[in-house]
Amino acid sequence: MSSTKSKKKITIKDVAEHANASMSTVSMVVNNKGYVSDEKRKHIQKSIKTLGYVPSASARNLASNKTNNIGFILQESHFTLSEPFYTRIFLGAEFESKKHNYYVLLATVPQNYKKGADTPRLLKERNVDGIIIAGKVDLALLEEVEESGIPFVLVDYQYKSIPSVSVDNRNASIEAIRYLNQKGHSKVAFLGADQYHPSIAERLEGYQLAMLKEGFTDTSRLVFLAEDDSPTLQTGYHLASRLFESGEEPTAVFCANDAMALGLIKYAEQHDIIIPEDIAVIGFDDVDGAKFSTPKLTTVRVFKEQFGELALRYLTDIMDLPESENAKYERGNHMLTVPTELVVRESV
Amino acid sequence: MSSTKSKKKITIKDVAEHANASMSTVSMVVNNKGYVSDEKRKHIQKSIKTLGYVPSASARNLASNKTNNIGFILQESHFTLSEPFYTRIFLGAEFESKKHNYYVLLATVPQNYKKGADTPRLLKERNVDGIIIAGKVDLALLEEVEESGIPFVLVDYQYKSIPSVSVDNRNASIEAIRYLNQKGHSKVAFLGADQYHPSIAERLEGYQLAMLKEGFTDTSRLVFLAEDDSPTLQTGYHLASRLFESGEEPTAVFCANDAMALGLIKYAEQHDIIIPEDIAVIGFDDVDGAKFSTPKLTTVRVFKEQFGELALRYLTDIMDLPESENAKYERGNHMLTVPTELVVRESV
DNA sequence: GAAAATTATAGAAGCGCTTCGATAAATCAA
DNA sequence: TTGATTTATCGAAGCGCTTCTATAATTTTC
Repeated sequence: MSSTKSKKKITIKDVAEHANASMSTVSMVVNNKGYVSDEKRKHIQKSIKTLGYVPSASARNLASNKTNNIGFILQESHFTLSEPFYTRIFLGAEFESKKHNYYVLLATVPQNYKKGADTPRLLKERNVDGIIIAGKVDLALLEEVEESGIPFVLVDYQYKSIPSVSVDNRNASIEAIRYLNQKGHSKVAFLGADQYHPSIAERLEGYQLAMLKEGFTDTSRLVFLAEDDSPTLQTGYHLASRLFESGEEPTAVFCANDAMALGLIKYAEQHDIIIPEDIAVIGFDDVDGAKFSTPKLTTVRVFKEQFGELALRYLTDIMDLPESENAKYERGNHMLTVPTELVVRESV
Repeated sequence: MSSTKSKKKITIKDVAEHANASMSTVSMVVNNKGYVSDEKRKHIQKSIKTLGYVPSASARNLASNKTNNIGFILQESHFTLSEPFYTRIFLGAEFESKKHNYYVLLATVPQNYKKGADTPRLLKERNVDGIIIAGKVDLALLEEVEESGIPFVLVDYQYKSIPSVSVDNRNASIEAIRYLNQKGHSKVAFLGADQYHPSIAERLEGYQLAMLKEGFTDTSRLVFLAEDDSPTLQTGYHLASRLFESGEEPTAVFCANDAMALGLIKYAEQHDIIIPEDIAVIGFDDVDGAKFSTPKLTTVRVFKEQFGELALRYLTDIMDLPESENAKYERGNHMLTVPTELVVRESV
């Protein structure tokens, strides 16, 4: 009488009975594989619906020897950056994961990683079928993941021939410089930081290539690098002071990312330097703040969510590969690139 | 001969055989329950170690009818805020989850949530044993989670008597105002936004209480609210203009959060208003940016990671409760509070 | 038009664990 | 002493699936 509404859990067996089929046939319908007649399939699908059947992930995983999880590993400091760049990539991966029926587990690792002690639990417990590593991480982590044999891809980072998804930094940078040229700027400076980060290195490379085309064979005095610092607003501010005190007087600056561009803008604001009249500036990333600065920042937009989506899709592609074909990714065409877009606002 | 180093998976059975025990005894050791003699336990632990045994999560979950997962649900816009407030809370929960042997699955929901269509997959598939809901969310979501019967707690949000973990906004605000008073400020204004957010409402309340003590019975002309806006830098900037054009001339402002305080600082900077000389300002949250503003922002620090840790601990406490005692949380003492700390910098 | 291949379905083994008795020895209560 | 408890261990059932095998019916092949 007491309405103990403890809805008994509906299992595949219940569905089988209700639809007058065998468990295996129901399983085939659910997983969309094998041979099932249209009639039976319809029947079963109807039963699933009326009973409200939802497969048990654990049972499924146990039987099929998969985990249904994908790991997303990144440096903690990258995740808590005030610019949610990686957060967006994560969200993109999360979004795409639904289509592939995976859950994504997030794990953060310290900047200088020690094998064993810092090993993410999902790796230790082998609780993932694949791994996405986002941003620059310690090589020790890369090694450890490699040793685990779990398929993985890098996003916004590259190392040797590990499959990766990256922004086409070089071409985007060339395009940015070209835009500056079109607007009449030929003497353009470069603001960068941690030169060991592949992305920044590539942006610098693109810059140099484009400058070369304009006849600047030696850009060394126009390149301002904070080699040991992260590319943050503070770094940008600091480099701005070096730039403006250098006496070089370029008419434009190409910043390795928006944070630094924003730092430069802040410096300019405080030193009565008018942007874009006195100096034009262009950033990279298109962060939220780029819309709210004064002047609003012209920048190269990176599609962060798409980035994550692509990474996940790439990973599942690799995972679905039969062992034998895995070699395919051991060489050759292992780098995917996501497009960018120049967003023209007010700073040029 | 080819070194196919396919390490066969070690199961509980292997451990049992190696340790000369039964599977059930091994299970008891692993889960630290039941009766096992010291001698046998030592033996088994040794075998586990030498064999490198790691229990299979799926098998475990299937057998024990748990998922080993905890869901962390929040509004997408909160997660991608440039201030990683919720990200930090999430990380805190994630950190604590390791101790309890849970994985935390993140799910974001849209601002105005529609049951069914927007239902997070983890809820639909019942793939979690408990749920943390962070920040303000649509009530429809709350209802749906409630209906699911899955234990849950709110963090940085409250609704009716749902167990929650919150900042002690009222007292922290009172303390902040008191500090301002000590520094000689009696006429202090309040900058707020979305008044329907409990936290902001409480901060306003604390402010009013404290002002009352100072003899201000009517603070209405000192309270500046952007009722329909989120408490962002832009909102703060906008409210600052209203404040400075109001002719009220308070000597200090208490902002409902740092973002708005930073907006006000930006406004002041652009209008030659000197902080703290012309007006003192105090924020709330202690975001990263508070350290980098000029002047550096004096604010009320919220321990975000701790916040998440506490939420997770609270949730697992509730989950561990036998059904019969669940009623305990239906009333009474269902709200936990995390402490704050006044961080004195330069803006007062 | 017989053998081979394809389509369709069912049954049962088994994934790796937890947990429920069963059994027995050791300890306690009186 | 004797029955009741507590401690210790094991065997086996079973969690809800997937997947392999078996068996037919149907279609293809030449």
